[in-house]
Amino acid sequence: MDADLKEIEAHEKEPGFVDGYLLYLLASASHLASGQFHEELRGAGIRVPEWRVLACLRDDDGQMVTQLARFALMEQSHLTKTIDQMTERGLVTRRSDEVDRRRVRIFLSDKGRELANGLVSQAKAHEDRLVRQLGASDIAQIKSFLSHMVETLENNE
Amino acid sequence: MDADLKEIEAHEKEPGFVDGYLLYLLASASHLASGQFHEELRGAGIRVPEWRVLACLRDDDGQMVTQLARFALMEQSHLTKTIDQMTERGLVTRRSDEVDRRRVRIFLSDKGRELANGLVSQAKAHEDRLVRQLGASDIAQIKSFLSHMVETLENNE
DNA sequence: TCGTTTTATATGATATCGCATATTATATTT
DNA sequence: AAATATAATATGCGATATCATATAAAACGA
Repeated sequence: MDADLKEIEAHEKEPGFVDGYLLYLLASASHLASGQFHEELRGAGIRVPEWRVLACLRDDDGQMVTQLARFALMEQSHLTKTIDQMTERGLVTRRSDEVDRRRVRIFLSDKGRELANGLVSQAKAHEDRLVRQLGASDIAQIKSFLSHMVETLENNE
Repeated sequence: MDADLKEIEAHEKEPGFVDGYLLYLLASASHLASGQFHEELRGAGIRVPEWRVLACLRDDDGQMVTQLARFALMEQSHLTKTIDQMTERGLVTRRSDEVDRRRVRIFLSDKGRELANGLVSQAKAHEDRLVRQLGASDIAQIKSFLSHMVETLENNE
């Protein structure tokens, strides 16, 4: 009996579709890796969407809602609600755009910025550990591929 | 005035943390790419968690709930509820394990398998288009990195 | 074997998410 | 300038997701 059949018998099954499917690989890598950091967030009493908003605003403060929602990978109405909560907690403030008053711009408060800075430090530390754990020397390549992918998909839709 | 400062003035801002953060790149690449296929699913009246369950069972039928939940990247109690719905729709069946009767094994129905096969074909077609769109010659490398990442993170937790 | 612990799934309550649409402001057309 | 169309955000509501825990079966210990 040849090796392949033996594997099947032992229920190590045929290759299967999912394990080689790009979207599944991306989703599960993201899920597992982010899961680790999300644990840390929980410890700090921060929810994932809040973290995303904090990090995105730290990079570019005063974004308008729609734009920020795309950047933070969330749906607009959900962001609006997240902003409500974060406003309550004194992490961000809303200010309507001077020029186009439909637009609402979101700004970090001092408290929010401090929190964001701390979390970004944690995130960097976590990323370092992760990369070491992966023993990935070619991490720059991976990042560059992913960036390319993001750029392509953003523009083409 | 040097180039860097000019950029800042033009609000093309400093590099920022998020754009180079591995977990963000993974999450957004996954979000954008999967988003495309999820549109197709919507068209077919299938929800994302249902698709995941179908695809996972197609690769390995009769999984127990906990195991399937991990594979399908969802939380156990949520899977239980998804299974309820899919059972209603005649896509899967529950059968309790002969040996250990705490365990519940989930099987595709004929209808479910047919649906799964069709969706997997769509997924393959979509992946082909995506890879072509990305002009990615080194896609095998990427996949292998992601697989390695998933394996590492699965075992180490 | 009885009590305790662990494991697997289900359930119920709560919070989150997302769609459809309302509201308000700007742009465009006539 | 009025009417209409488009754009940005908010809101309501139903669906989904998650947490904590209940239930039930098996494994383990004394």
